[in-house]
Formats: sequence, structure tokens, C-alpha cells
Amino acid sequence: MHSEIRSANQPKPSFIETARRAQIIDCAVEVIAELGFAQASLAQIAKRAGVSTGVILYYFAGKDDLIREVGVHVFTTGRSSIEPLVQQQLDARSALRTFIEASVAYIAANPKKVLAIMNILRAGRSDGGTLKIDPTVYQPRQIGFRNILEWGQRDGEFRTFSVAVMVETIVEALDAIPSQLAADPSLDLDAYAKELVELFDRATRADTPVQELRVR
Amino acid sequence: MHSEIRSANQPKPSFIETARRAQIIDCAVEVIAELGFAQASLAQIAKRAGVSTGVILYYFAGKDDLIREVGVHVFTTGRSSIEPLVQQQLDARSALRTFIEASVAYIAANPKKVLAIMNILRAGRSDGGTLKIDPTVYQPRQIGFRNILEWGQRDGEFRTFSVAVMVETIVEALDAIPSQLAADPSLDLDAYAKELVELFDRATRADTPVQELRVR
DNA sequence: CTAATTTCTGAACATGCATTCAGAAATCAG
DNA sequence: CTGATTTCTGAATGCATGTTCAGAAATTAG
Repeated sequence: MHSEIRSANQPKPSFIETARRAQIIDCAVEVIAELGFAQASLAQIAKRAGVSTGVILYYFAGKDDLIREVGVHVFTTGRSSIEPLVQQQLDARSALRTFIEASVAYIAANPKKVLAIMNILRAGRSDGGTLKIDPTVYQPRQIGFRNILEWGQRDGEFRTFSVAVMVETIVEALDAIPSQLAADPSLDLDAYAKELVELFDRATRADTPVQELRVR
Repeated sequence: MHSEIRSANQPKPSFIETARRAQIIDCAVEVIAELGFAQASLAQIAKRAGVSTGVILYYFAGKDDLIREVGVHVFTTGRSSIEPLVQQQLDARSALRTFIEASVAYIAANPKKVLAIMNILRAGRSDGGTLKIDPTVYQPRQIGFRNILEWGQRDGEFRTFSVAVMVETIVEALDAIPSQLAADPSLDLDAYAKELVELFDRATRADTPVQELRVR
């Protein structure tokens, strides 16, 4: 008899099961990054993994489920590499700078993962209703930036501006990087990060009081 | 006998031909904006236009050709409503501000057109090789911003920064608006434009010399 | 070793799509 | 009015894809 689709509350996911799932997710990431979301068929992913398409459907409830898990995987690893660095900052300006730098560093370290995610998200957004990835997966980043910006405004480090617009602008600036990097792998991401840090530092910081600028 | 596909150098495009083409393009814009690019089948577009799918293929060489013409149409009307305003500015800061304001105003006036274009471009970018729209159609905007930024740097109005990164950031900030507007039609675009103008003015402008800031 | 269970295969199926095309309908020319 | 041309139809075609499934192969349990 055939076993039912695995769900998370199953007693023991066997070793081979977790290994296969991870392998399939990795291959999905590569194919989606290299061929684009539209060309990333189950057949292509299966071929990359060296299995038949049936195996994918044996471990995942369907293509949408696989895509969802790819999203969770990438965002989870991203958060774990970025959030700790941000949380140990003592002021909002440093936190903003660190968040941007760490985000670019994560892109540099995982170009395929982030490109795959961007392809998925873009396809979802250009697709009308059928969102591929749950907002709770990618919204923490927006919330993180929002908290930092509100923090800085509260403390007077930042000027008054629309936090929503600023968050959107920052996130879009970061999300544009993966495809640029794919188009030109020699792109200097360190320099790119420095530019963004400077750009958004100037865009956010409060005007220095005039009296402090007086010379002598 | 069947007539061949029309090409631009044909002697006389009949009245009904240009009318049908325009009508089909308009319907394609609406369907792509409302349903998303992936769901925008020829059948849907034909249904919206009240014709059979064959008509679309009679006036356009294929779906790709239709999409391309949608892109040309939207970008052409956009340029004609933005460029004249920008060109009459006398300094780079004003030109940058005007470009951003006019871009947002065009979005406000043509929400479906710009959303459709964004859906097409996003689908193309998330798609790997198969770009839907020719770069010569959408690159003039980047070039326009680049020229303004280089102008401002040359004149000393702007500080030193990477023009490429700044252009990318500005364009992405603008391109994020249509989908936000679609998600929340009550979005205040005037306020949004003001925020972006202030943001990028601060991000680009040269540091005011200290002596000019001295009070009295 | 044998039987049960897990894992995997590959063909079959269903669906949606762009495109083709033979010919109908409408329009135009003379 | 009549024949030629333009415009349009809708069924047929071919293709790609996600999904199902009966059973083979491999692994594990006893």
C-alpha cells in the first residue's frame, strides 16, 4: 500500500527522507536560479537531482508545496545569519547600517539562493492572486527595518519621514541586487553595500543642529 | 487566400486594423494588470476584447509580439508625459525632483498601464533568458536618471556616489509603487512622491560648506 | 531467508496553452 | 449586383506541464 503524504507531525522522518527533501530543495534552488521560475519544471528539478519526477511528489504534496519550502529554507537561513548581528547594535544608525551590510553579505555568500527566492517572489507578484510564498516568511525583514527606523525616529537619530516608504525603498534596493549580480558576476558587492549604507544613512539621519556646526 | 502577417512597412494600415490593434493592446493591458501576467492568456484577452483568439494572431505575429507592443505603447506614452517636464529644468536637483514627481504622477494617472508593465517586466526577469521587452524600450529611463546624476556631480550640486547604484535604487523605488497601489488603492501618491523626492534629494546632494551654515 | 515496508519508476492522464487553418462572414471595388 | 479582399471564427493540433498510479526495486524487520 502506498504511504500517505508526510506531514510535519509524523513520528520519525527517516534519514533518507530528510536527506532527499534537502537534496530536492537544493536542486530546486539551483534550477530556479539558473533557468528562471517559469522554466523550472518538476522534470528539470528531478533531472538535476538524478531522480524521477515521482520522487518529488512522493516527498512534497505538490509543486507549490516544494516552492513554499524553498522559500522557508532560504529565508530561515538568511534570518539566522543577519538578525544576530543587528540585535547587538546599540543605536539605530548602526543597526540600519549592519542590517544592510549583513543583507548584502548574505547575498554575496548565497547568490543562487537569493536569486531563486527573488525569481519566486517576482513570479508570484506578477502572477495576480497565486502567491507562492507565505507573507509570514518574508515579512520579518520589513518588520525588522521598520523597527529600526521607528527606533531611530524615537531617539532623534533619524529625521521625520514615512517609515513605510523608507522600508519599501530599502527592501527594493536590496532585492534588486541578486539579478544584477547574476547579470554581472564581477559586481563588487562590498562597494555596493558601502554605497547603500551611505545612501540610506544620509536619507534617514536627522539634520545636525546648526549650533553644533558652527566653527569656532 | 490568407494575407501575410502585417509588418510596419506595409503601405496602408487600414482604419479598422489600427483600431483593432489599439483595442487589443488596451485589453491586454487590463487583463495583465488585473489577472497577472501568468493568467493573461490570449483567450482571456480575446474575451475581454469581445473577439476570438484568432483575431489576435491575425493582427500580431504571436503572443510575444503583442506583449512587446504593449511594452512599447506604455513606455512611449510615459516618456512623452515625463521627458518634456524634466528637460525644462535648469539644475540637476530640480531635474531629479521633477523626474521623480512626474514618474509618480504618471503612475497615478495610468495605474493599470504601469502595473501591467511591471507584471511583464517582473515575469521576464524571473523567467531566465526569455525577456519579453526589448531593453531599448525601458532603458531610456535609466539613462535619463544617469544623465541627471552625472550632471549634478559635474556641477557640484551632488556629492560623490556611484551613479549606477543610485539609478538602480531610484528606479526600483519607483517600480515598487504600482503593486503597492494595486494592493491599497487609497495610497496617497502625492505624499509618496514627496517622500521619495526628499529621500533622494538628501541622498544625493553635496554637503553644504560649513561656512554657509554659520548663523550671523 | 522471507515478508513487510519504504522508496522509486515511468507510463498514463488531464489540463491549459499558443498556434494553425479551412472556411464563413463582412466589407469593399468596379 | 458581383467578385475580390479583408476580417473573423472556432475547431483541430501540438506541446508542455503537474499529477496519479500500479507496480518494480531496494531496504528493513524478524
